[in-house]
Amino acid sequence: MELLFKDLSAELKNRRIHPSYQRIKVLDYLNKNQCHPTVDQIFKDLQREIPTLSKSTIYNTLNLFLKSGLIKVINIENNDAHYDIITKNHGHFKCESCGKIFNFSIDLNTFTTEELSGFKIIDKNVYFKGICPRCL
Amino acid sequence: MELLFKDLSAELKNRRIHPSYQRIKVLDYLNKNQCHPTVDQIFKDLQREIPTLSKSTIYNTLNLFLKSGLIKVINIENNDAHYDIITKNHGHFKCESCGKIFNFSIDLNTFTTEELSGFKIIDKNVYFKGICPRCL
DNA sequence: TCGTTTTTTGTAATGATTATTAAATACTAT
DNA sequence: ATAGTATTTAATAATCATTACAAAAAACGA
Repeated sequence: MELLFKDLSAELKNRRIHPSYQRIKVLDYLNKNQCHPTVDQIFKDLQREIPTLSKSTIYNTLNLFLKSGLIKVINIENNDAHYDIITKNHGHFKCESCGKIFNFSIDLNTFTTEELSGFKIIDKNVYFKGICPRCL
Repeated sequence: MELLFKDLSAELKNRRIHPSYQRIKVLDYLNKNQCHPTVDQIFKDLQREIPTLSKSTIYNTLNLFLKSGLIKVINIENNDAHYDIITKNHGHFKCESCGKIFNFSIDLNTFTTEELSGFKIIDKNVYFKGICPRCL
């Protein structure tokens, strides 16, 4: 646990982010819960460990992580943003029945089109929607 | 104009949607403005032609069109939804500087992965973000 | 034409996100 | 260490897109 804390702290320092307790806890949560949690999910779970936690801190921290490129936001639906630790290339599938979001691996590097030759591409997202096997 | 009106009316009837004046106007607007307008843009522009128009009607109509598969919603950002008449397969590029959304053609049918073999895929979206040539 | 259903309109309610400000904490230099 | 400064957190208010709801208007059918 102490070692893990050091690792997370170092990861934040690399990104020029001061490793406060709350920030480390959020990063830890995102590492352990790679299930595309929403702000509410992160807040509710962490609040049990940190009773004084504020939802503003979650928003601040996530926006900070976003700007520094630590995480990605998934806007697969228009009501609630989901957050994702950046790992390898993968797409997201959202089940329209149960609402769960699934990963699937996809090589985003193959997506290049001459039409965007003059564009600077910073981020690529692939979103599928449909029904998952359990709901079918 | 009269003929066009009939065409739009027929298109709605095919989808079992009663072709009211407002609905035809919204469909007409989406056909003519394939620039991914937001609700506000549609509302403001059509309000000049239809002074009594309500924004609720825009929301109602767009949701109706969505359910019947006439249009698609683009959630490339979390603040404002954009709407798109369904044409051919294409992806969307959003410039993070000027906010404009560009189309680029991409064959979504090639995106199949064994990982999703048990899933029923209804909809595929490809969103890119970056900087457009004019802003570079 | 009357009664019923559908559509539109306007406003209120909801809910996620941001803005703001004060309290708490961490940091620096003497 | 300590005083002073900067940063971070917390709590609440404000914003804004979207939905819910109810009444007015329009369309429809017998």
